[in-house]
Amino acid sequence: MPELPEVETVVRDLRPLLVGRAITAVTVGKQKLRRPWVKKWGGYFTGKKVTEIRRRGKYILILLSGGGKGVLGDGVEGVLVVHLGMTGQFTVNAATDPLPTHTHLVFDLSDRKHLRFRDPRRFGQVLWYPDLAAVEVCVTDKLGPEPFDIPAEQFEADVRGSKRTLKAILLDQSVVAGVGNIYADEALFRAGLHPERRGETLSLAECDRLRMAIETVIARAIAGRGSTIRDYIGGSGLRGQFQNEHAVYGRTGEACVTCGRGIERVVVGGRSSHFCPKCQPRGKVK
DNA sequence: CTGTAATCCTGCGAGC
DNA sequence: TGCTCGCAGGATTACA
Repeated sequence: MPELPEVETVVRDLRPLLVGRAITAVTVGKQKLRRPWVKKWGGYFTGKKVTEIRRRGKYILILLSGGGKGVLGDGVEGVLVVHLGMTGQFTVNAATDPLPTHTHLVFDLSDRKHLRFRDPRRFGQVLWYPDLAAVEVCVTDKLGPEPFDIPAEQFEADVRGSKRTLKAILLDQSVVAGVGNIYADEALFRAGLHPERRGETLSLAECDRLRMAIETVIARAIAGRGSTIRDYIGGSGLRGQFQNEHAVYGRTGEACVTCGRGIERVVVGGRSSHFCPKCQPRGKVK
């Protein structure tokens, strides 16, 4: 569910609710998530204060300092890394709010509120690293640039040097970090490119158009607080709004906003892809 | 290198 | 009403 705009919205929501607060207790559910995580984790968190919250691609980084045990030195003394998978929700709630099913983690905060991680499908991840260097090596170094500052030359090399479909390239987190199924389709529509075009067939102009389309679509989606198809909510529990502005995603059979033709759906790389057959021709136009 | 399919899960809407 | 089927914002792995 959550792609970059949704994750960014969660981060912006959580920032004022978490920074400066300490974690006073951690409750771990019984069901397994995607990584081995142990009950004694609680010992790493308790007493630590949230100093900063960052986003990189689809990952949320919560920087902690002080307290706890087993970690020495100043500055960052622990980083909680969260990936929301398909159905993850990361919210701050009043302690008295009813606990929904599939809530796997509850962090008690020093202001008596609760930070909760809920994830029905359990594709999400909650990871713990001792410092930022470890996060870089294990997580963020594997990611490509953020959509807002994609180096044009690097993008051209990645796209035009590949025989893969554009859809597969856009979903590759090492090419651009944070793009998922919705925004890949929306960016391809905006750039007027068919999802099954091969990267190597793009002209420089088309490649540039695609790079700018990604940036624009992601920026607008953030402004709309992301897209709620089913499960997604922000860090304060609000739904997204950008689903109302989708040009192609989830609009199979409906009229193209530009030309009126019916939006089609095809499976590319195992993921459903939505496109306008007229605005996104299969081959080169010029 | 490519693509495809399966895998990890739960839940919901469509269709019968 | 109740059932099965297909599908879902992700990512990784095995295999052809």
